[in-house]
Amino acid sequence: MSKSVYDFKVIEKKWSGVFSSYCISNSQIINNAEKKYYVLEMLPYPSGKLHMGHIRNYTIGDVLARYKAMAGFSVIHPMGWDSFGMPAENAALKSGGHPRIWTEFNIETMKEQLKTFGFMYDWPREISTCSRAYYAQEQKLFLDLLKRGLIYRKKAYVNWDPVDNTVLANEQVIDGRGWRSGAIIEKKLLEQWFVRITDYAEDLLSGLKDYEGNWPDKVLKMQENWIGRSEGATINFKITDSDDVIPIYTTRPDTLFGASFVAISPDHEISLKLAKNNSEITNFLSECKKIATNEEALAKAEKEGFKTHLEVDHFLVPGKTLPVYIANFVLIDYGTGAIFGCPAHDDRDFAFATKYNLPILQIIKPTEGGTELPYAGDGILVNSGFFDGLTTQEAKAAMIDHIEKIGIGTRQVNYKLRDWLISRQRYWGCPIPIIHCPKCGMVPSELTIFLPDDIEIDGSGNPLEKHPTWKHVKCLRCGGDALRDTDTLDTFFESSWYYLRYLCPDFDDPIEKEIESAAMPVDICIGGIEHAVLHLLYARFFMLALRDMGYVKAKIPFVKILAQGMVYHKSYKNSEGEWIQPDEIETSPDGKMFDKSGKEVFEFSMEKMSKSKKNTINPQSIIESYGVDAARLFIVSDSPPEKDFDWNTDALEGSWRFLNRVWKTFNEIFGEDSKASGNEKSLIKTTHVALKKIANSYETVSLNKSVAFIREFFNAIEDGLTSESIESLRFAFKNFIKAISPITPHICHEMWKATGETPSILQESAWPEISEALATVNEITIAVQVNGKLRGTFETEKGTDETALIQRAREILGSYIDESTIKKIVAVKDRVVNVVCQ
RNA sequence: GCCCCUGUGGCGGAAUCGGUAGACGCAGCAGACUCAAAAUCUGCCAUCCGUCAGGAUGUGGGAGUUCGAGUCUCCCCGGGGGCACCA
Repeated sequence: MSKSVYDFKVIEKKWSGVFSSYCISNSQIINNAEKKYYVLEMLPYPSGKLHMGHIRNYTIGDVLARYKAMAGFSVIHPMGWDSFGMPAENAALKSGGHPRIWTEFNIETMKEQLKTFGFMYDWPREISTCSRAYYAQEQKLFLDLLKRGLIYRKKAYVNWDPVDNTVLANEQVIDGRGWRSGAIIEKKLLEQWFVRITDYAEDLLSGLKDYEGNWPDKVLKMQENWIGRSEGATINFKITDSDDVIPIYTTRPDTLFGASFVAISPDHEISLKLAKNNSEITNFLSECKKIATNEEALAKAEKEGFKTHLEVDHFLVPGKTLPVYIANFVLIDYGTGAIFGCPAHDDRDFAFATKYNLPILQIIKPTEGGTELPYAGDGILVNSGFFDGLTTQEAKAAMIDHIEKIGIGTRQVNYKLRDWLISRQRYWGCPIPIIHCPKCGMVPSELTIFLPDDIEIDGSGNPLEKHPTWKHVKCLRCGGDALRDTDTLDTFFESSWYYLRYLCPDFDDPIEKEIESAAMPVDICIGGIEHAVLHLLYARFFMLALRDMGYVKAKIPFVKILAQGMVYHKSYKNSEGEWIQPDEIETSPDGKMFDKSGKEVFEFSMEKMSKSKKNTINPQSIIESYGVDAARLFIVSDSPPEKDFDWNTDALEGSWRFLNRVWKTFNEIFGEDSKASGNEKSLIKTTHVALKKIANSYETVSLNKSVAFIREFFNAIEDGLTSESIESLRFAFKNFIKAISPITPHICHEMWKATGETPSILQESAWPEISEALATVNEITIAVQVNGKLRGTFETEKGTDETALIQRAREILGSYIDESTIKKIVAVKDRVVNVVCQ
C-alpha cells in the first residue's frame, strides 16, 4: 500500500515511461474508423528547450487525447519537429557547427522533456521535417504539383529580406517587415518559384463555411479578408489618338461619370516605357521607389503624381478625355496596376484631385445626410446621363451590362490573395528538385536530391549557390552541362502536409491512402493564433490540391482549431528602463527593490513570457519543485484554453496542495487505517452528477470548468469522509481518479494501481458509464420573486406543477405581500415563481 | 480609416433556453493546533447600512423589450486584435 506522503518525484518517474510507449496502430484505426479521434498539436520548431507556451499547448492536447481515449476513441496523437529553417543556420553561423547537428541535439533534448511531462504521444509516428525521409517525399509532391501546373516560376516584384538574405511570401511580411528578422522589406524584381494558390481562391473562400462554429470566427474573418474577393469590371480605356488601351479594374463602375483622371503604377509597363526617353519620369519613378521602401511612412505618404502627355477617351462622354498620371499610390500587383479616379466619391482620389487641381464632379447624392465630399457611401446617381436616378447598386449592374454591350470591358472578380512564393535562398531547407539546362530548360531532377553536408556557412549569401560542386550536374535529358536549382523550399511547405505524414511515416509514397481516408481530417488542431493566415491557409490549400490530385479523400485538414492563448508573467524594469530578471532582484527592508548594480527596480507589467523581457519561467524548475501533475493541473485550471493567462506561482502551489489532499484522502479511504464508518450513500448520486458535468466540459474543451467541477466533486468526497459508507466512498473516489486522470495522469495511475483495479492503463474505454437517472438532480431549488426581485427560495421535487409552486410561494411570502395588490403570478416549472404586484 | 473580439468581486474566472449573479480557485481576514513559526484544519470573504434579523445597490455607461436582462435590441465609453494606398 502506498506511502502516506505524496512523493511526486518517484511516482512521476515510474509512470512517464509507461505513457511514452503508448501508440495505437494503423490497423486499429482503420478497423475502428468511425470512432477515431485525431488530436494534433502544431509541431514545434526545435529551438533548444521547451518554453511555457509549448507546455500549455501540449498539456491541452494531452488532456484531450487522454479523455477521448477513455471515452472509447482510437486516438491518434502524434508529435514531430518543424526542423528546417533559419535559426539552425544562424546558430551554425554563430558557433561554427552544422545546422543538422544543432537541430538533432535540440530534438533529443526536447523529446526527453516532452516525455518527462507525461505527454502520451505516438512516438512511432514521430517525424522530423529536416530528415531525408521526410523531404524525399516532399520532393515527390513538389514535382507532382509542378506537373499539374500548381507550381511555376516567374519574374515578379518580390519581398526581399536584407537581413535573412532571402525572399519571403506576402504572408510573412508583417507591417512591412520580415516576420523573423524584423528587417524592412525591399521590393526586388526576381525570378522565383510560386505556388498557384490563387487558382483556389474561390474554393478557399467558399470553403470557409465548412469551418463555421469550429474554427475561431477571428481566423475565418482574417482568411476572408486575406483572400479579399471583390466584384467589379475591367474596362479598356482607349488612349486618345492611339490604338492602345489601358485596362483598368474597378469595383465602382457606378462612379464612371465622375471620373476626372487616370493613374497608373510607377511599375506599370507604360510608365517604364515612358521613362526610357524622359529623365524627368525616370527621376519620378526612382523617387517612388524610395518612398515605397520607407516603412510605415508608406501609409501616410503624400499622394504624388506625374502628369504624362497621355490622355484617354472617356467612353461615356463623347469628346471628353482624361489626363493620365503616374501616381505613387497605385499598386502594380493588384487589379491591372491602373485606376480611374473619381474625386467626389473616394478619399484618395479627392486628395489627389485637390492637389493637382482636377475637376471634382459629384455624381452620387446620398440618400440621407450631408452633402460633404468626398462621399464614398451609397446613394442615387445624378449628373450621369442615362443612369440618373438609379441607386448605386443598380448603377453598378447597369454600367457593367453597358460596358459589356459596347465591348470595351468585362465583368470581373478580383482577389487580394497572391500566389505563394516558396523559394528561399537558404541552405537549411528542402532542395528544389529541378535542373536548369541551357538547352532543355527546366528538367525535373533525379530523386532524392539531398542537401550536401560539406557546406560553409559564413552569412554571405546562399551556401548551396557557393558550394563548389553540388550544383554542377549533367542534364538528365540531353546530358549536357547544367545547374541545379540552389533554392530551398519555404518551411511552411513542410508544415502544410506533416499531419498527413504522421499517419504513414515510413511509407514509400508521401501519403498512404488507406490510413488517410480512415484518420483524416484532424479532429482538433491546437496551436497559436499567429498562424491564422499563414499555416492554416496553406494547409487548407494543400488539402484541396492534394484531393484534386488524388492523394487524399478528405477535403479539409482540421475540423476544429483551438487557438490557445499566450502565457503572461510579471516583468520588471530598473530605473534605466532595462528588463530585470526576478531572481536578480533584492528587496530592502522598506520594501523597495534593487537590481545587482543597485538601481531601483519596479514592477512593470504583465507581458508575454519571453527571453527578451526576462520574465520566463523554466518548466524544468517548476516540475522539480511541484511535480508534473501539479504543473499540468495548474496550467488548465483557471483560464479557458483559448484565452491568455497569467502565470501565478501561488496558484500553482494551490494545485500542488490539492494533489496532497487527494493523496491523503486516498489513503484514508483505501488505506488499512481507513476511518470511514458512516453508512450514508449519497455520494453515489453525487458521483453521477459530477461525472456528467465533467464529461461535458471535456467535450467542449472547457478545461478550466473541468477542473472546477472535479474540485467540487472532490470537496464532496472529503465532506463525506465521516458520514458515508466505505463502499460509497470507494466508488466515488475511484470515479474521481478517472475523472481527473487526463489532467494528472501520474498520481492517478499510482492510485489506480493501488486500488487493485485492472486494466492498469486508464485510457482504454475507461470513462465511467453515467446513469442518466442518477445524474439527474431531482430535488431542485425554486426562486421566489416579487416584481423580479428575489424574496426567498424553496426546495421541491423536479417537475412539480405550477399550481403547487404558486401555493408554496404564497406560504413563503406570507404576510410579506398584500394580497390585494397582486396583479398576476408568473410560475415557470423547475425555475421560478414571480409575484407581480402593483 | 475599415473589420472583428471583449468589458462580471482585490485577481483568474463560473452562470444550457432570458429565471437564485459571483460556481471553482488565488489573494486576504479570523480562529484551532503549536512555546513559536511553517504546514494542516475550520470559518468569513461583491459594495453600502445594520449587533443580528434584514434591507438597499450591483455584471463599463445610458435607453429599450420583458412578469423577469450579465444574457436580447439600440446608442455611447473603455480595452485588445487584425487589415491597411486593394481602386
